[in-house]
Amino acid sequence: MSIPTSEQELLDRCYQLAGLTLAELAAMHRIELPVDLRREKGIVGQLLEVALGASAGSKAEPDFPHLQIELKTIPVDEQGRPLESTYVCVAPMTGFTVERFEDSWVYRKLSRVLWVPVLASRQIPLQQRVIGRAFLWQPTEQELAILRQDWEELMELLRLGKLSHIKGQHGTALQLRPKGANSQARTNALDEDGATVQALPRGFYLKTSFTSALLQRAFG
DNA sequence: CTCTGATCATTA
DNA sequence: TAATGATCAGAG
Repeated sequence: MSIPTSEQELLDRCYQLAGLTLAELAAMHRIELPVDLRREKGIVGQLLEVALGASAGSKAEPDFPHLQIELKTIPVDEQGRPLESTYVCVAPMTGFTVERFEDSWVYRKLSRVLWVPVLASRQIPLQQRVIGRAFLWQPTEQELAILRQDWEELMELLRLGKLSHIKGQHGTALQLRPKGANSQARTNALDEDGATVQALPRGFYLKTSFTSALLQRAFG
């Protein structure tokens, strides 16, 4: 699929996808769906990337760089509530050169997000899960203030090397959680003395309470 | 090895 | 049963 040249073209493509099952969308793109997501957790997101013409790959930039739009599929239940938290980006654990929230990856990724809900209750087989109505979201001033406050709090933990203090419970909207191959994964980090040590890599995630609220705002 | 796409699965 | 910590596959 070609890269969408405008926001409207991207949204139009989304509207074409609404109501399709994942099996139907996969067939359209000659992609084989696994039976379940246990071994391919990211396949739904990758399928939507292909269908919408996102620049594939693992580059640390928005899915549609020219539109400054990040694509996020979000699993929801029958009431439109998110079933999972949402990964945002890896958390820096060393080399803290970014001081302003506006220069952070969190801000850049979340400044414009195209949310694509997928009805994905556990009892629904992957093939039968249905794509919902996508919507473009920009954080409100209030949401932005919360994100900024969380980011500053969480970055403080990382900057001061309080690695053992890190819990998923920190933050109102954002949280810090493991992000790696497994619990043995290691990356450079700072300890409380400012020395470089090996630590579990973390990522920023959006809590479901936050994404639930913005989904409700979009759908009522 | 890191970052992308995330969800799984055990715990509290 | 929600939340936290653990985990999987592919790209660059």
